[in-house]
Amino acid sequence: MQQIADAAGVSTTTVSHTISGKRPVNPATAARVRQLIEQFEYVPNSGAVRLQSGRSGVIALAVPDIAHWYFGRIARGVELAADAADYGLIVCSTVNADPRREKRYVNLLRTRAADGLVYTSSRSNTDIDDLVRHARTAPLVFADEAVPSLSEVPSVSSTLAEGARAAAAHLAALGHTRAVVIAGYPSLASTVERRDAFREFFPRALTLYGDFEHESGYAIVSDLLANGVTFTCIFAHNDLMALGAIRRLREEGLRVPEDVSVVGFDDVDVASLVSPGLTTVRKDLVETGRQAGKLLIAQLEGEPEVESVVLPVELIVRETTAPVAG
Amino acid sequence: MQQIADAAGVSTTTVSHTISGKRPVNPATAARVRQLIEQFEYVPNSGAVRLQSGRSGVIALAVPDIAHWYFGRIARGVELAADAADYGLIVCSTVNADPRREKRYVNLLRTRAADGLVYTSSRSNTDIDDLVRHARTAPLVFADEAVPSLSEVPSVSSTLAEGARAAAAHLAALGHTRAVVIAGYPSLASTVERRDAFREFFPRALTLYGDFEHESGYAIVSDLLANGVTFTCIFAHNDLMALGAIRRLREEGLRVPEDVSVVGFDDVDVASLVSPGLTTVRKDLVETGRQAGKLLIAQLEGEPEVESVVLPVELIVRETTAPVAG
DNA sequence: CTGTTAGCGCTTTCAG
DNA sequence: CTGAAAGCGCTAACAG
Repeated sequence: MQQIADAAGVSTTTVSHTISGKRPVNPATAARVRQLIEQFEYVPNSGAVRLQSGRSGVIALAVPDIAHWYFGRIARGVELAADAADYGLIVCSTVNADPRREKRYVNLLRTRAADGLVYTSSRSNTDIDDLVRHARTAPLVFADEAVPSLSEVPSVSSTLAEGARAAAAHLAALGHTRAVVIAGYPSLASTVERRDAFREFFPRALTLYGDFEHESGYAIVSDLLANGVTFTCIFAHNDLMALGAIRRLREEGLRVPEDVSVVGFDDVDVASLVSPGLTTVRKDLVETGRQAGKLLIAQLEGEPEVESVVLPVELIVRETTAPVAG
Repeated sequence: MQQIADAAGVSTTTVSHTISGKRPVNPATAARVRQLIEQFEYVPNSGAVRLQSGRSGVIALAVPDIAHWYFGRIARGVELAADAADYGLIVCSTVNADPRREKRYVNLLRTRAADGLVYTSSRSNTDIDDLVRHARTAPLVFADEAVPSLSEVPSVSSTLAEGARAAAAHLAALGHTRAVVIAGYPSLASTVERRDAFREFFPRALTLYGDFEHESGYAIVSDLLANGVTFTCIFAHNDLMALGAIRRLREEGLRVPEDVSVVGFDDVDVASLVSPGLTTVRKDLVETGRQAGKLLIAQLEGEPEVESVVLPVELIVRETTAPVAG
């Protein structure tokens, strides 16, 4: 910057202000300075800016696993919001709630390497004590899964109950009466919400809890079959478990959807790739991330009160649901 | 830090050195200082450290789309390496080679917000002029796809030719003679390499070029069928195109693998989830990212010459390949 | 083994 | 409209 100032015959103060626009600068001078900046390809040193201003222009994102299709989409959304507001995005995977990892993003905030945090909780329940302690230090937003004990923290979530009702209504309309719910972790609010909404249509639905992975859908259906449970439809709390369930049903010689109808949740990419295409409830995860990013940045930019957002979901009917057999 | 120094009755210099260990400190003093640091929960301001040292402790990753299963895995690997070496990871999606986006990660390097860059090129050919210009400013590593014109830049890639040969040998051993290759962009070295290696076994194989998406596998098979081309096996350059091909074959009433055998490439998660399970060549993308991250950090830490890495691939035989019919 | 001093590159009072 | 000067929090000579 000194270099620019010298070349333009002005002080660094003026250069600084032509860049920031925080005070009037003679148009002629400004033009000259800008031209020099272009010419020297000058960019301000981010460390110096940060030291001076106390802000890094970077937000952090904590997700269980960036490589996961589910969280990857959220990350994409947050990045979209960050990019739009000219913020950088630093990601931290919180695999298995490893305490060393947890410490990592907390430190990011404490050292001011990031100005705020978008946190997507692991599906299992982690303790979030550190978060609580630092929620007051730096702005925080929850994406996808709000944390009930921290209701004052803004969050972005979806109308899960609506989605569960839509799925249930769809199945009921097809004449199904005997349903099984392959649910998520019972400790999550999102699980309870969907389970209960579904039961409004199928009060006697059997609920079994999985871990959101393909394998657990498979295992749950195995148990069901081994115990001679009869059912004509399955509502799974995510697509992977739905797919695992379908695999097991097929191995048993049961056809989907002729013998059993299956509805998933999320509408991850694979739902439309498999055949038959999976009927599911679409959750807009990219938008979830984007809204979370926007909420965080709004706080950073001094917005006094930011409101939590609840996004709509949509039932996508594909090929795994059909009228109940004779 | 001043606060710690005052409380411990020493100078900030001493505090600084107890933290960094760059010069001997009286054990008693050191202990006292450390205790105070603990007590005050002191963490050094990253902006100040950066300004002083000129290094940010952050590496950047440029990928076409962080939400994509393919690139997400690479990102995971890079993050693993970054975390292990206590670096932060900042991600930049380079969607559609949007010039504004391209500028973003270049600026990250120029402003010294990141110390180096892991670059995973988009599958289509982007011009990488800016990269070339800044490859000299900050360390750079290519992950997954090396850029031929920049052979001096270290890269991490896979033994693609080996993989193509393994796939071809497998199909040949099953008695297949009429093969179709659903390839990637013809402009990519990775496409040429696999196509040519496959032809060592199937010299007359018909090669058609797709765009790595599900839809293009589907469309290519449509064309094949419409033109009455006969074939008993397909080698696709990625799993998505393989899946698209399978979908189209099935619509035509052709059974996989009874009528047509299909081999994919990459072994993305979905390959094992679909039924029948997809026979494919596994590329270890997480490891690709991890090695790329390690290479970059090695350069950052002053390693003089870092060598490019080539990772092995592995043929995973599942259920979409079978002996040729009749 | 430790303290003093001088910046790193920028922004921002405070005076013109 | 502009400049001089004082730091932001830290590290690294350079003396003790």
